[in-house]
Amino acid sequence: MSEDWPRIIVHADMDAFYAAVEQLDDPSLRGRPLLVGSDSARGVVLTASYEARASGAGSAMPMQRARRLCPEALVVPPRFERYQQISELVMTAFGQFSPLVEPLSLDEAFLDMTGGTRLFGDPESIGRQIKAAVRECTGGLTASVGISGTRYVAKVASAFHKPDGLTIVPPATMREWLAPLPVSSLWGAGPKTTERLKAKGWETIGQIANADAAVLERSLGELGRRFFALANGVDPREVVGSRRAHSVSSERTLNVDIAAREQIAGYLRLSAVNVAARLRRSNRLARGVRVKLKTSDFRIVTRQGVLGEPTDVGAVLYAQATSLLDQMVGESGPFRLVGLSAYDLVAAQSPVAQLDLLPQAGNRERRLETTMDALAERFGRGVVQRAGDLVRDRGVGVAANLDFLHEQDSDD
DNA sequence: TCTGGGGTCCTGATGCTT
DNA sequence: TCTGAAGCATCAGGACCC
Repeated sequence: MSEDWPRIIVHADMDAFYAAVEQLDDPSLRGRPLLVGSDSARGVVLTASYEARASGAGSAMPMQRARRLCPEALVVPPRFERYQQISELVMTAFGQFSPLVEPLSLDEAFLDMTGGTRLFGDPESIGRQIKAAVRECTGGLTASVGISGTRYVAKVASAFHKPDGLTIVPPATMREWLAPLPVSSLWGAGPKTTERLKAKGWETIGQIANADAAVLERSLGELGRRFFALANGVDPREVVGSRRAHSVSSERTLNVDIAAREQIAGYLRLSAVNVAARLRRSNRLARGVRVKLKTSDFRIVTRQGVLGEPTDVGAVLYAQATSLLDQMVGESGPFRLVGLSAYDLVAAQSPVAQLDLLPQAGNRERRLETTMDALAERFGRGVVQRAGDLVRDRGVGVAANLDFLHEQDSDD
């Protein structure tokens, strides 16, 4: 067994995840075409149920177009907190099969099952048990599973038979199994790269596998080298445990394009508060801020700047963002999207967040005073005093109240 | 047909330090 | 003191993924 399978990599992918959760929670939606996403003029479909896909609707499609293709479809707004809950159940179930589980998103993960055959049987048996565990822990959702000797082949295999599929590609057959697939199936080949590959005469993965590696590299650089390896069934990347995000961002596409500086700043403020709250929840501080604008003709303009000291306070993120915005005056609007991203994250709590977690006993009062002094220098004594007063009333910490007051003051 | 939101990674340009 | 090269960090943009 181990000679045939030096590594056993499983890729499990939930079927039409968001739509399936909606149908799970509301039985009246089962068997009906469903589109999950915003129904606004510029919204797109996040997930279409298989009933809606039969009419041609699909993920990432503009909602208005999907509705034309499938007029009988019901549109429901996404409920990310609920998807997160179900995702945690599924990831916990995966954890009972292997200590090495690498979530890629809410609805898919890699599992390294090398060495798991004694406990769980051959790869096919492993796949069936994982699918059964998903169904059991969620109350009926299905996952498609791919199993092979590398992450890449396992991932392509899981998409091979959907929904509720199980595809096993023994390592010895990976190269020939991949050969007839189109180059667009290569990991990292989107529409642009696929066109470049086709222009050079490479249509299938088999052609890439048999190409001159040096020619590929000259054409595509590092990407060419990676494609050559993948096409030949070589993918040495290990399954690693869960990773923490390197940045946290919030952006919104507006229903109407805007150009006025004050209007843009208003949206930056909303994003700053949102990002700051998420940073605090994950006990992290940002060392940099990036502002992103998208023009009416879909050109993306960004500016980034390093913060004086790491922060998780929305008012600080916002101040940096408006300063960056002022550097973008030369960019001609109007803009259809405004976004803010906090990057270069460090795993540490800010003084205010730490303070919020301190027990009532001990020297909390004195530390509160010290921290308030430091904050007062930055935001003004009055604002900080009000944030402190609100801690008990609102049931949230000082930093969250600073953001709350900042929002209020800006609205006045 | 008309293009979301939240991310990652890569590349080329530029500026700073030694 | 000036200059050039090398190495490195940062920035902006592009492409991609789910």
